[in-house]
Amino acid sequence: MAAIHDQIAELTRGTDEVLPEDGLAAKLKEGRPLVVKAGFDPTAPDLHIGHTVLINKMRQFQQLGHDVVFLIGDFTGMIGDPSGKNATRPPLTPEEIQANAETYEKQIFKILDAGKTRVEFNSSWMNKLGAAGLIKLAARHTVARMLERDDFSKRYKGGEPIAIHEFLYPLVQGYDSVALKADVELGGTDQKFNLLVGRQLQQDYGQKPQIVMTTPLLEGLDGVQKMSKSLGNYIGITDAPGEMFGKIMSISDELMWRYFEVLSFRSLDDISALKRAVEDGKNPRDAKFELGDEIVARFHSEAEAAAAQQEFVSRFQQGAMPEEIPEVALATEDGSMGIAHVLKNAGLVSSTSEAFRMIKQGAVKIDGEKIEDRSLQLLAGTTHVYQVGKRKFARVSLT
RNA sequence: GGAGGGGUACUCAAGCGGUCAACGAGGGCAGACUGUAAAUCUGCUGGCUAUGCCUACGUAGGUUCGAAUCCUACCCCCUCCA
Repeated sequence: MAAIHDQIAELTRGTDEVLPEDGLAAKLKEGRPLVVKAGFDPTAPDLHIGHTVLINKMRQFQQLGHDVVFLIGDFTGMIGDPSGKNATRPPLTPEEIQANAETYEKQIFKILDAGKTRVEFNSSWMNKLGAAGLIKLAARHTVARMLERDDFSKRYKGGEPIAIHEFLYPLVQGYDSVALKADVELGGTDQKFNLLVGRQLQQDYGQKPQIVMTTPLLEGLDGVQKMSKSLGNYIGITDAPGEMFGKIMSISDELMWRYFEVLSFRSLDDISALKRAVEDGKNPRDAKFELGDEIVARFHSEAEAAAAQQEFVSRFQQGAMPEEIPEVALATEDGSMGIAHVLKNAGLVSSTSEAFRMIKQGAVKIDGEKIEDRSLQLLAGTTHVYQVGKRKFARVSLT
C-alpha cells in the first residue's frame, strides 16, 4: 500500500474541503478499514457524470481497502424533500424506492466494486427509532445551531417559512452516521452542514466523530454553470458512446483539465505530465481524446470507446457522414414533398419556419450538397441523406 | 384590512394608440475560422406548402378605422402600513 501521504494526496484530490484538515491522516494511521459513507436521495436515480465525482471518491477508498457504504436515504425520501425552494415531492412508495435503488446500483457498479460495496437503507434503523427516539434525537441539537446553517439563517432572517421537519433532516442524516459508526462521510459541498451535524451527533453518542469530505459540484459542458439535467449541460452516464465522446470533445481546454482532475482515474503525476506535454506543443485535442476514451470505456467498453473516437475522427476531421444515420420513411400526399416539410417531418427541425431559416443560412444539405432553393420539391420513391447543421442527419425515403 | 408597484417571447428587460412578430442583453441555433473546441466575426431566433396569411404582450370583455399601449372586471406577484 502506498505511503500515507501519497494516499492523502489522491484522496483529497478534487475535494472541496476535508474537516478537520488533519483528521484524515489520523484515521488512516489507525491502519484498519474505515467505514466510508455517502448518502443518496432515492428520488433521482438518473445520474450524470457530475455525480460520479463523489462516487469516484468512494472508489478510491474502496481500492485502499476501506468499507464503503452506499446509503440510500429512503426514510428521508419517504417524508419528502426538505431543501429550500423545491416544492414538496410526493412521497415515494416502497416499490418506487426499490426500483430506484436498483437503478442506482446498475449505474454505480460501473465505478464501484459490487462485491465490496455495502448498500444500506436508512429506514432500517430509522423505522426502529420510533417517535420517542426521534424526540430524543431532536433533543441533541438546538435551534440556534440549526440556524447556523446558511440557508436556514437566510430564510429565517428573510422572514421566509422554515417547516419544523426541515430541522429533522440534518439530524436524521447525522444519525445515519451514528448508526453506521461512520469514520468518513462524503458529500457535495451543499451537504457540508448536514455532514457536520453528523460529527456532533456521533460525539453525543460517544463515538469518534467522522471526517467530513466535500466534493464540489462539477461544472457542466458550458464550463460555467453546475452540471444539471435541467440546464442541459450534462453528460448522462447512460449516454450512448458516440454522444458521450462528442460531448467530452466539445468542452473547452480549460475545463478538460478540471474534468481530468475529478473524473479521470489516472494519477495526479500522470495528468501533470500530460499537461506539460500539451504546453510543449501536444495538440490539446489529443489529450481530450484520452479523456474521452477513458470516460466512454468506463461506462461502456474499451471497444466502444475506440469506435466512438474513430467515428469522431472520420466524421469531423475528414468530414465523412456518420455511420449510424437514423432512417426515416415519409409518405407524400401527392407524389412529392417540399424540402421544409421533409426536414420537419424527419425531425431535423421543429417547424417549417425553422427549416426555411436553416436553408437561408446555408445549413441544409442533401447528400452533402448545399440546398439554396427553399421551394425544392422531393419526389416520392427517392432516398437521400438530409443534413441540418453539422450534427443532425437523417436518411429519408419518400413514398 | 389599507396604500402603492408590477405581470411583455427561453430568461432578463424596453415599449405606453398606428412605422410592433415587438428595442436591447443573455441564452440557443446556423455560417465563417478551427481541434465538432475556446475566443472572435456575421446572421437567425412565433407558426403556416409562405413575397401573403394566422396567432401572440397575465385572463375576460370594452373604447377605437387601428391596442402590448386607453377603459372595466378578474387572477397572480412584489413593496410599504396595520
